[in-house]
Amino acid sequence: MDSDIEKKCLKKGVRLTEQRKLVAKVLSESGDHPDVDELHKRVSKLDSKISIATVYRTVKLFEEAGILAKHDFKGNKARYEQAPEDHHDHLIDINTGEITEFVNDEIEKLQKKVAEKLGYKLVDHRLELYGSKIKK
Amino acid sequence: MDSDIEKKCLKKGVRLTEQRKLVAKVLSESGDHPDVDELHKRVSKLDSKISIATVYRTVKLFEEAGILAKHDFKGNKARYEQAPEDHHDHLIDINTGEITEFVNDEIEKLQKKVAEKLGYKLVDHRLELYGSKIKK
DNA sequence: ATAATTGCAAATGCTTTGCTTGTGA
DNA sequence: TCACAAGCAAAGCATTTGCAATTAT
Repeated sequence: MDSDIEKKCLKKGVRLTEQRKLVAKVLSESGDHPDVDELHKRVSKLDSKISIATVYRTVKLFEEAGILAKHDFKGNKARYEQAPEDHHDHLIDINTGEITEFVNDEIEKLQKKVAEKLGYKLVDHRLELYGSKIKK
Repeated sequence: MDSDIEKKCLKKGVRLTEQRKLVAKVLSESGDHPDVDELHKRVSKLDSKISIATVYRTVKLFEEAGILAKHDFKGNKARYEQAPEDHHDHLIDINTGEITEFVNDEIEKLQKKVAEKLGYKLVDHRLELYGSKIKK
C-alpha cells in the first residue's frame, strides 16, 4: 500500500511522518494538479487535524527532493503533481481551467538547440499552452 | 519626446497623467525587464513623490490595455517590458538572472499544432528557457 | 534519547484597495 | 467642472516562520 512517493522518501532519507504519508497518498491518488488548499482539504478527510502549514512544508520538501513537481500557471496559485517519470508539458483550458498533459519531442529538441545557439546549456524550461476548446 | 507608450495611451483612451507619463518614459528607455520595485526606484528619480501604489496601478492598467507585457519568471516577482511588436520568448540565465529574448518560428508553429491536435485553439502561451552560460 | 516535525498564530512579501485630496480633458 | 487618478495606510492573499509540544528513528 506504500505509494511511490513513500518509496522515494525512504530512498532520499526523508523522514516519513503520518502527515507526510497522507500527503503522499492523496497526491499519488490524484489524477489532477491540486493547489495547496485543495490538497489540504483532501488530506483533512483522512486526518482532520493536519495543519495547512504542514501541507505547505511537505510539498516544499517533496519538491526539493524531486518527488513532486510544482507549477505556477498564469493567474493561479501553485499547483502540484507527482514528479513524472517522463517529462511532459501542459495545456490549460482558459475557460474551465482543465489541464491536459502533452509531450512533443520536436519542441524539446528545438528548445535545446535555441539555448545552445545563444551560448547556454539548457537546464530547465517551462512551456505552457493556453487555449479554448474547439467545438465540433 | 512622446514615447510609443504615450501614443498607445491616447489611442486607447487612457488618461495621461504626469505619473503615467513618467512610468511610460522609464519603461520605454529600459532595455531590460524591471520589476515594480525597480520601476518605482527609477521613476522616483524623476518624481520623488510618486507612490508605489500608483506604479502598481499603472503597470496593471498598461498591461490590460496591451501596452505592457508582464512576466512571472520562476521564483521572481512580476517583471514588465514594453509590449513588443513582434512576439518573442525568453531565456533566463539561472546564475545571473540575465534575460535574453529569442524568436523561433518553428516552435511557434509546433505549439499551434499541438494545441489543435488536442482539440484547442491556441490563445496564449508561455515558453521560458532556463540555462547556464557555456564558457568557451 | 534527541533531533526533527507538528500546530498554531504571527509574520512576511507582493499586490490591491478604501478613502480623501488633487487633477486632466 | 467633475469623473477619474494619486497618495497614504490599511487590507488581502498565498506562503513562511518562531516557538513550545510532540514524534520518528
